[in-house]
Amino acid sequence: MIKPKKPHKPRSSARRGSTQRRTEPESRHGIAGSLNLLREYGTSERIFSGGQDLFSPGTATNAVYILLDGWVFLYGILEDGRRQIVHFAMAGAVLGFSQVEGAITTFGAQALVEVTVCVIPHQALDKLSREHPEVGLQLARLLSADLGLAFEHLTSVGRQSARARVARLLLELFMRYWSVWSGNGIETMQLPLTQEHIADATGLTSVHVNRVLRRLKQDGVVEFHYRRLLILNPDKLSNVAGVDPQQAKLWLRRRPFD
Amino acid sequence: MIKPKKPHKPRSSARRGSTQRRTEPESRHGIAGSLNLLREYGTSERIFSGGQDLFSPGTATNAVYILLDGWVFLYGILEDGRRQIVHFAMAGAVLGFSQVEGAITTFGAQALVEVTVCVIPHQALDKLSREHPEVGLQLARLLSADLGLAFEHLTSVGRQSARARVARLLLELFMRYWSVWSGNGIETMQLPLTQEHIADATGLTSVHVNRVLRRLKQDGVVEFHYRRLLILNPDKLSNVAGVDPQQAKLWLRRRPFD
DNA sequence: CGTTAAGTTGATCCTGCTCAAGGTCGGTGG
DNA sequence: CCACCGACCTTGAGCAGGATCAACTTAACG
Repeated sequence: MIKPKKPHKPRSSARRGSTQRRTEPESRHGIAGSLNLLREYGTSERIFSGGQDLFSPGTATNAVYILLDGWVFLYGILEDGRRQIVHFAMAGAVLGFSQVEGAITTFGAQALVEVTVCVIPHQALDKLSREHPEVGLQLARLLSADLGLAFEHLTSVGRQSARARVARLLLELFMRYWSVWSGNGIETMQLPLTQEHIADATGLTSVHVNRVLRRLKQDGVVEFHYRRLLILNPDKLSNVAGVDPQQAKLWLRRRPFD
Repeated sequence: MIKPKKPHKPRSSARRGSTQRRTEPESRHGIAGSLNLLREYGTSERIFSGGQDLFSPGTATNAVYILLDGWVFLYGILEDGRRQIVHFAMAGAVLGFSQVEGAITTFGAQALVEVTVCVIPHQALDKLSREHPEVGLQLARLLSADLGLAFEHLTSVGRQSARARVARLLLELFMRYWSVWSGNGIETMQLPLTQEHIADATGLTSVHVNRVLRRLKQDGVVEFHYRRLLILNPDKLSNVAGVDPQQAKLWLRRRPFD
């Protein structure tokens, strides 16, 4: 209970994210259309390296970030230092939007690999949405999708077994990643997580996640090794995850900007 | 694991929700300003009785609801019938918004007491947001607030002890209710939940929630009896809940429509 | 090669679950 | 009026899924 966790600092991000990035033309992101628009509003691009916080819990938000490339996770921290990962964001995500400019966030955002973001000052967002009315509703759709994911995540953490939680998380990440980066039938992907990330996302300990992953591999369901995820048996996976395969497909087309 | 839960049907809603409703003029809700606006867009009011679903998991969403009065909870269901409550909504909440018209929801919404909602067909929402550009951004702010709550809820369920989870939930509901319905110093409120609802929201069993509540009362923290919540010691409560009292106040002013 | 983050494995413990049996309250019908 | 019924709450005994603690191994980087 009182085991403060040292700030998550990866050894170094040398080879990180070197694979499968920018394999698709930017125009595939849908958001790209809005991008040219954005440049007129005093926005800028910025790069964060893996392990770096885009913003931290308890600080004021001063800008909105659009994630152009790479992986980011959102997390909450308890007083004793324990961490809960609440969301994994990939290209196209909007991060740091809040109701009021300068509001204090209760959660943080950290880059898993080197990421590129588009920084939009809060004021620019106001102006943008005034002059382009469709932006507000688009933003609402995006947030609604994230809210749905959060609800499903919460349901999993609150009511499923360790095995099911891990399986569900891996399945979700696989489906979402697949829809962003490709469309072909590969069942393997680069997943820049440690077992501790999986533990923090599922509400388990990394020790127990290790045992669960071991068994999942043994049972021929999935294999996760060296930041590489391999789906051994999709049907079995969605079965273990407690997710209807039909419903899993809903994770595919959740990018409102398209 | 295989214990199907019968649909939650309260014994009867005779005396339900008879207290402390409509104690404030509607204009307090901020949303009221938008209400007159809404009437021009083919919307209608509707009443659901306690225990009734506004919409159910796995069904298509055909309208957006604005909750005018009463309590509603959002929930997810696992195949084995177990339920996770992901959110409690009170007056001013927007329910059932989704990215695409007719999309299948993975979660449901159920009235805890008799509730009044304003029904907005999806198409009307489109028209509304086209003609009143500020609506989109306002909706985004509202969803952003809910997303923040969902993240905090998830962090609690994933990482806190049973005692802390229950305390945090009760504290959250108290603060949010307080900000909607009044501003004075009463530390008691009508909370139309059963212990099973608390269990489903915190990811515990009702048996264990019972024990936790008993101890919280014993320790002079809070008392929850006969759908009435009594805060015995606010400082102790936020301490047990693992919530910084300063931060708890953020739950007070989270109604973007004001 | 030494260092460090991350993964692996075993032993033990404990929080919260399961199963089971009452108890309470309000509503309903004889 | 009273007996019964259904939803909900209470309490106890025993169990188990995952946590905790503690080594040790592996892989990558400098």
